[in-house]
Amino acid sequence: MTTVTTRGISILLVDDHPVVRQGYRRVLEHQDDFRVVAEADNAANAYRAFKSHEPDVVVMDISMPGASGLEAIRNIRARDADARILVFSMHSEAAQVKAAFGAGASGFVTKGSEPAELIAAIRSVARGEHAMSDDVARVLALESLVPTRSALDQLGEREIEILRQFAAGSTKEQIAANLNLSTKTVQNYHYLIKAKTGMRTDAQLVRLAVECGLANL
Amino acid sequence: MTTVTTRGISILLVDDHPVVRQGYRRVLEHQDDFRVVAEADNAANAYRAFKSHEPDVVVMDISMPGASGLEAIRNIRARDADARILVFSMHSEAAQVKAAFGAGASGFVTKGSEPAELIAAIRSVARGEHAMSDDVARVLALESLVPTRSALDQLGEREIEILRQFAAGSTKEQIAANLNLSTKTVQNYHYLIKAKTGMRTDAQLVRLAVECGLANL
DNA sequence: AGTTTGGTCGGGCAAATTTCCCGACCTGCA
DNA sequence: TGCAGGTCGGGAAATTTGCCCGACCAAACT
Repeated sequence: MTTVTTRGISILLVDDHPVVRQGYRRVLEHQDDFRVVAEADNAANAYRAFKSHEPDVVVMDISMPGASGLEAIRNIRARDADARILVFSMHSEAAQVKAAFGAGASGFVTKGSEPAELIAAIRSVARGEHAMSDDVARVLALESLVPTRSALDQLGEREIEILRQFAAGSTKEQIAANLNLSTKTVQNYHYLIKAKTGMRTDAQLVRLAVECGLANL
Repeated sequence: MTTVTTRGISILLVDDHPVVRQGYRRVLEHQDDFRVVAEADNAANAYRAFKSHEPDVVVMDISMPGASGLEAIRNIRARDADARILVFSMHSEAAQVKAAFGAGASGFVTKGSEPAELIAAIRSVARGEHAMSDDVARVLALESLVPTRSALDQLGEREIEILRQFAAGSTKEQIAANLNLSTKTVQNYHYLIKAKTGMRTDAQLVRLAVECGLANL
């Protein structure tokens, strides 16, 4: 019976809020071609659950402690480049949407959307398409009108400069000395920058900076 | 030739061994167009001394604790891209020579060389040329005969793989999981790799990996 | 004027990581 | 047969991170 039978869509639900998971599990299972095969309440469990269940679609809330939602997306995509991940978020800031897609998400739906939108989006990403709810599309469209060169737009003057020097290879102490700041402040910026850009590793940060032309190789 | 020799060549001497500094200061000051304007016994002091004295040439031993010699070179070159730094080392391994030039050194002389070689090298780098002692040249020439693609040659199989994944943005935990190692071992490798390549910062490591084609951006 | 907003700057502190050193186990090679 | 070197991880002190907080200041509102 384990053969490719019912042509259904297997789903992994990731959200740190049990009640929310329950609610949406109910909604999703109302569709008779949907099967919620697993749930997870954090990034690590999401990764594990993905490995053991290999669902067709991962529906994931990324606003979990530690910006770990983005991390989870990257982890999963690193393991399986074909993984379909649909982000299901409370917010729809352009930066977060971009970060999600940048991390490898296939879709982005806000929690304010109609269930029908979520369901349609799941079917879309299951087919390998990209999907996003109307409000997200509107925000992104608006964003694309204003001059935006990258995910670094969300960073302030100081943050950019610190990222630049950091990516260039400078130590935090050196940066602090160059900018006449305390090492602590530079550390705080470093943390802030990672949080804002959704990068989890220093290496990712450097790559981002290089990609955005902030640092020349 | 209308050379600028009115002021002679000002020199900053960097070595963690006071006796060695004293000895070479004496040798160098025997040349009446040489002026040793400052000394330093570690990387941090070298950087400070360079900033306050802006010498024509920095003569530096790079075998100081923490591989900080290379760091000092990078720091100084970051501050002043025209800085002339002559490395004066005990060893002449190809890897170290390459690391030094890679960091921005203009010359490399071993401590086993004749004083005349050091003096000639100082004049060379002061003129903006590159210089190295005969033994160093021989080692490098030999190295250039065998297929060598980069500073990564000194790394073993495992180290390369770990560096690759690290530069790709993976967490140490992920790398450990991927390679079936303990996190501790990956941390140790990470440390080892930085030590071997002379990179002080994760960012520098990433740049190195990208430059060497280990990681595609 | 008064207030909200947002960038800049740093303290605090538990938890995690780095740094460096060490021993053990293989394998190849002299 | 011995030893050099790559691989793997423990240990422990020092440092850094992650996350939270308050303070200052300037610009943009109301």
